[in-house]
Amino acid sequence: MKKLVSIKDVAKQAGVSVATVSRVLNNKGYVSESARKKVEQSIQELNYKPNEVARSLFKKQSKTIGLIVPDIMNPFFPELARAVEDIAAELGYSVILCNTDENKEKEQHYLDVLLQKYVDGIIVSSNTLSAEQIHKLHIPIVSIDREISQGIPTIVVENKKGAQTATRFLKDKECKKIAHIRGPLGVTNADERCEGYKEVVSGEPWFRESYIVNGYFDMQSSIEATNKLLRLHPEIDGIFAANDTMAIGAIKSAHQLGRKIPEDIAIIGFDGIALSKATVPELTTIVQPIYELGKKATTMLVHLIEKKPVEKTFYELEVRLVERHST
Amino acid sequence: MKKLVSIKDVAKQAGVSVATVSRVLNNKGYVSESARKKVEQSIQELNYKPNEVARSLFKKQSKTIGLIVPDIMNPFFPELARAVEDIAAELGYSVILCNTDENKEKEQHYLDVLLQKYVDGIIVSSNTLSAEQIHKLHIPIVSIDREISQGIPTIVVENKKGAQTATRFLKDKECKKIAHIRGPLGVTNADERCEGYKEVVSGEPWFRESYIVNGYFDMQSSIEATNKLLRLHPEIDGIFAANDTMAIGAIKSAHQLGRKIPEDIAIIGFDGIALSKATVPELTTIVQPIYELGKKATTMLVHLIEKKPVEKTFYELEVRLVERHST
DNA sequence: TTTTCTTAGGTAACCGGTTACACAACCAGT
DNA sequence: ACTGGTTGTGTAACCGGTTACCTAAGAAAA
Repeated sequence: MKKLVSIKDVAKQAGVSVATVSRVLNNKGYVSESARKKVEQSIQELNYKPNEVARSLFKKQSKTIGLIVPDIMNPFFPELARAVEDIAAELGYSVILCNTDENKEKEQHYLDVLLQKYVDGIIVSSNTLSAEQIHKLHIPIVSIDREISQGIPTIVVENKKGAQTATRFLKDKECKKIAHIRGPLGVTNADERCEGYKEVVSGEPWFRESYIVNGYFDMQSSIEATNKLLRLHPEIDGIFAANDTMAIGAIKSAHQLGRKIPEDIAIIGFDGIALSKATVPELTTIVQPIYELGKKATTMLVHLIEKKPVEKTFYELEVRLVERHST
Repeated sequence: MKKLVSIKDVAKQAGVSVATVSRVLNNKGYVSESARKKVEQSIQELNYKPNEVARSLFKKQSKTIGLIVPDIMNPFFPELARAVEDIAAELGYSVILCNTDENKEKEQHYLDVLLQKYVDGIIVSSNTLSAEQIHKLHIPIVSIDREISQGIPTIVVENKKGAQTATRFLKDKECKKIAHIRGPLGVTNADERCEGYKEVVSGEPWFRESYIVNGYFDMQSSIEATNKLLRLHPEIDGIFAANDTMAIGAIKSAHQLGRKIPEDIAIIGFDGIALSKATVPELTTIVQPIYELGKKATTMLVHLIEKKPVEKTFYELEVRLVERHST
C-alpha cells in the first residue's frame, strides 16, 4: 500500500506545526489568515485527507453507526437500510450492516464487534436483545419497529390501529367472515396487530378463534396456513395478513384453490413493501412509512450521539391504508 | 461513556508488561506458560476486548470492507449484501454499506470516506467508476456484476449465454414473435443480454429491430415500454425481459391489456430475485447465483487483502433457467 | 510604564494498541 | 570457560491525529 499523506507532510509543506494544521482542519483555536491560507493550499496540493482512524482513537468516536437487522433479505429492511444510510451519510456517518437472524449469539457478537470498533451508536431492529444488554453498552441505541423496554428510545408504528383499520375496511367491503394470519407469537408487532384484529371482530356473532392462524412473517408458512384455513373454513371471504409477504402467500394459496381475488375473497396486508405493488392483483395494504421510520431513527440517534436535544424518545408513526386491487 | 478496560489495565492485573499482554493476544513471540495463564485470566476477569481502532491505526488495516451498490432497495442487492456480510463476518470483517445511485460524485465521496476509514478492501457494483479511479486507491477491489476493466478482479455471470437460453426457450415453447425489453444502453450486462437475444433471433424472417425496446431495469419504464410494444406489434407472443423487475412490469402491462399469461403471451425474466417467486403467475426466469456471486467476491477480496493466493481474478458464473408459470 | 488580555503558534503528551530493540537467563557445543 | 542460540520479558518508539500547556508579541487598560 502506498503511504498516504499525513498531517506532518502538510505541516512541513506549509511551514507550520501539526497543531496549526489541526486547528485549520477543525476550525478551532487561533490561526492567522496567512497561516490558514498556506495550510489550505498545502492540503489541496497534497490532496490530504485526515486519517479517520487516528481521529477516532483520540476522540473515542468513529463517525460510524451500526445497523442491526434480522435479515436484509426480508423485504422490509432494504428500504429501512436505505433510509438509515442516506441520513447517516448526510450527517457524516457511515453505517455497518449486521444480519442477526434473530439469533442471540450473533447479536451479542455483533454488539461486541461494533463496540470494539467504537461505533458511536446503534440502530437495532430485533427482539432478542434485553434491556440490560443494551444498557451495558453505554452508547446511544435506537430501537426500530420493536419496543424493547421503556427508557430505550424507540420508533414504532401504530400496529394496533392499523390492524383495526384493515379489519374494518374488510367489513366495510361486505366481507362476512374475516380471518387473520398472524405473525409469530411473542413478537410485539405481531401481537399488537392480532389484538387490533380481535378488537374489531370479537363482538361479531360469526367470529371464532380458529379464524386466527399462525404464520412466521414468511411466504411459505402463510401459504400452508391459508391452505389449511380455507379448507377448514370455506366460508371465509376476507383475510387480513399481518404482513405483506404473508398476504402474498395468501393470494397464491387462494389462487391455487381456485378462489378469485377479490371477488371470492378479499385480502389485505400490512407494511407496504415494494413487492406489494408488483403482484397481480396489486395488494391492498396498510402502509408503514418505512423510509420515514429509518430517517427518524437515524436523526434521533445522531442527536443522541452529538448530545443535541431530542424532543421525544418514543415515536409512534402513523400508518395509512392504500387501496389497490386485492380487495 | 464509561471508560473501557485497556491493555494497561490487563497488564497491571496480571503483573506483566503491555508487550506480554499483546503477545498473548496475538499469539506471537515468546510467552511463558505461566505468564500466558495469568494474562488470560485477567482478560477474563476484566472482560477485556482489544480496541480495534488502536489496532487499526498501527496496522493500517481495519478488518472492515466497503460494499458499494447503486441502491440496496433494488431487489437484486439485498441477497448480494447478505452474502457479502455473511462471509465477511465469518472471516472476521465488518461491512460498510454505501448506496451511490450510480452517481459519480457520490461514488467518489464514498471512496474517499472508505479510504479515510482504512477499509481493507472494497466490493463495487457500479459502472461509473473508471479503472484509473480504482487503481489510485491502492487497496484491493472486486467488481461484481459489471466489468470495469481488465486487470480489476471481477465476478460476473454468463449474461449472453443466459439471454440465448432464455430466447431459445421461448422459441421452443412455440413462440412465433419474440420481443426483448432491454436494460439501459451502455450498461455492460444489459448490452450483453441484448446481444444474446439478437444472436438467436436475427436470422429469423419475422425479426425486426423494433421488437427491441428500452427499459431502465425498473418496473415503470417496463410497463410503458410493454404497453407501446404490444400496441404497435399485437402479434407478439413472447417477451424476454432483461431483468425480473421489468418482466414483472411486462406481466402487469400484458394483464392490463387483457392478454393471458402464458396462453396469449409468454414472459421470461433474468436474475431470479425473490420477487420472481411471489408473482401470480410465478415468473420463469434465468436465475443468477446471486448469493454465490457475493460469496465468491468476498472470499476473493479477503484473499487479496490477506495476500493469500487466488487462482483466478475473473469468474463468470453459470446461470440456469428455472421454468415456472409465466411461459 | 507596567499590567493584562487577546491572538498566534509551537512542543509534547495522549488515545490504545504493536513491535523493534535491549537485556537477562539458560542450555548446548567446543 | 567461552561462544552462540533459544526463550522470556520489559522499555520505548511508533501509528496519525488532538489538545493542554507554554511562550511571545502586540494592543488595550491602568
